[in-house]
This record gives sequence, structure tokens and C-alpha cells, in this order.
Amino acid sequence: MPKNDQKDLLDLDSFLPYRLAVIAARVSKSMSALYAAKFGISIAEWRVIAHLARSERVSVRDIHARVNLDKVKVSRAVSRLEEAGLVLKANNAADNRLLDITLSEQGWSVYRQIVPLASGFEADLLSVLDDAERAALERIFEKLHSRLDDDPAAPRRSPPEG
Amino acid sequence: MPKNDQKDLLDLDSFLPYRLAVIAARVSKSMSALYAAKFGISIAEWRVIAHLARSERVSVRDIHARVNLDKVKVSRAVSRLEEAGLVLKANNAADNRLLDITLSEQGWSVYRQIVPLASGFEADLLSVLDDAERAALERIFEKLHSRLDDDPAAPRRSPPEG
DNA sequence: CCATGATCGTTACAAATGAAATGATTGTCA
DNA sequence: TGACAATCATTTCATTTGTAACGATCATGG
Repeated sequence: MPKNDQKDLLDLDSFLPYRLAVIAARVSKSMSALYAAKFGISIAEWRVIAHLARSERVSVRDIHARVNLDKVKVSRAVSRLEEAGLVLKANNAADNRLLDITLSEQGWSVYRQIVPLASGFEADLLSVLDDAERAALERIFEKLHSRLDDDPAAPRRSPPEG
Repeated sequence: MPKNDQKDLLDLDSFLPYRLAVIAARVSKSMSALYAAKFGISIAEWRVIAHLARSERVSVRDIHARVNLDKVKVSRAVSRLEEAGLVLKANNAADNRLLDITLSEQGWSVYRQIVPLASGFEADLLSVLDDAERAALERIFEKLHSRLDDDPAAPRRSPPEG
């Protein structure tokens, strides 16, 4: 007497949350290998650097809101980057609770070295997709996000760049 | 004098590894909220349960190889599940290094309760995609995985079910 | 046989993580 | 103005995580 009917079985291999987690983990790990060893930078630190490169003079809260990292993780990433000399912290003149975080010259240098590696990695991945699939992927991302926006259990989506 | 030309900037919001990580994290968290509170089960434990449901009497190594969790994580998840009474451990008669891990009656019961929640959650997510987009997503997953298979830095893909 | 190496599951230990608390600063409104 | 709540960044502390090592068992080849 079987414990389950076939219809009650759930195939993990075809289960969307699982598949997304697996592909994201593979891509992240493969990507981070490009800079982790060479520059001693974690994924969180890379996100902070990438955000600083396009928005100079931001606070921990700004980064937190824009880069899908919780406040504590950003704070620690920034501290490590400061110790490594890649980032500068200053007090915000208008509001002393805030930090003005910026890339140092060395931070910019590391960023400029990573960008071509990252872009190349992404281009390599995307090269296997045709135009229709890339367009579909765009729509899929947007549709899934918008569906998750209705779910209070889902983490909030980052606000659009400003 | 700007530090960077536009062409040297990398937009994190449109960067594939980042986007995959964000959507996967949102989906996983939203999904795990369905069973985490009610059954006190983590994502790793859910994966173990889901695998045991379709492959009774497996070892830690089997689960590790099939469910994208490292050996230690599986070992700990199984131990927690055993303490919770959802899983049974026995020695493999043919090889005493191996464990025969199975779902207990209570484990099956929890599984049967989670499956409709998980299937419903997935169906709800997929409902926003049309047939073409779902088909595209299938191809995208397969193409990205097959590209990553060439990258020694990427974690290995799980072998097909058998 | 039996010595050597490989495999399995667990443990040890350091590092990373997350939730809540903290201290410092600012906004609010009575 | 001044009490009180809110916000920012950090710290604290318990838990989780990953790497490496470990003991136990098995496979292999001499």
C-alpha cells in the first residue's frame, strides 16, 4: 500500500522556487569566483562597490534600500571595505546620523578591473539565449516581481534607481 | 573630470547574476513562509523531506547529490528532522557507512500537508506567465545550466533523477 | 589476507548571519 | 521650547554556515 498517490508527489526538480534557487546559486558562485580570489571581495562587498560607483556619497540606508542587503550586512561590508582602503566614510554635514560613503581611488581602481570581468561573464551567459528568450526573461522577471509584490511574506523589492 | 565613462559603468539592476539572486531570494522566502512557521521547518529540511518522499531509504550522500545541499547541511537537517520525529535513521545492511533515511509516519503527514501549499504557491506564481513564457523559462534554465557546466568555478549540477 | 587509500557521516572550530538592543541624532507637535 | 517618538549605524549575542579534520567502514591490489 503506497504512502502517496502520484498526484500528491511534488517533484523538486521541476519546482520553480527550487530551480530558481539552484540556478541563482550556481551563477552567483561562478560569478563571484572572478573577483573573490583576486580582490578578496565578497558578494555583498561587490554589490556595495557597484552601487557606490553609480551613486556617490550615499548612506548605509541608501545602499540597503537599493541593493537587497539588510542594514547590518551593508554596515559590515562597508566597514570591511574601509579597512581594505576601498571605501571612505565621512559624516553627512546635513544629518549627523548619516554617513557619506564613497569609493576611494583604490576602490575605483578595483571597480574598473571587475567591471569587464563581470560584463564578460554576463555576456557569456546571455550569449546562449536568443533574442526572444532574453525578452521573455525580462518579462518573466517583471511579472514574478509584480506578483510577489502582492505577497506580504516576500521581502520588499528595491525601489527604482533615483 | 568624471571618474568613469558611461560605458565603464555596470548597472546592478540589469545585471543577470544580481537579478537571479534577488528573484530567487524573494521566491524562496515567500515560499518558506508557508511552512516555516506552521511546521518549524527550514528550507534545507523541506528539500530533504521532498527528496525522501520520492526516494525512500536513501543515504546522506544521496540527498546531498540530488538536492543541492552540501553534505554537512544534509547531515544536520536530517538530525534535526530525526529529533522532530519526521525522519528515521537506520544502518544500511549492505554498507555500514551508509544510513537508510526514511520519512516517519509523521514525516509523511507533514509532507502531505505541505505539498498542496507548495503546489498552490507555485501555481500562483506561474499563473502570471503565458505558455510561451513558461516554455521560454524551461529553455533558459536548461541553456544556462549547460553553459555553467563548462565553468569549473560553478558548483556541479545535480545528476538527473534515477 | 592485509595494508593502503577511498568513502561515509559527523564533529570542531572559526567565520558569517540575523534579530534585537544600543547610543546618537533628528523630527514632531503640544 | 522641550518631551517624545522616529531614524541611522553599530554592536551584541545566539544561531547558522562552511572548511577541514576525524573516526569508522569498505574497496582494492599486492
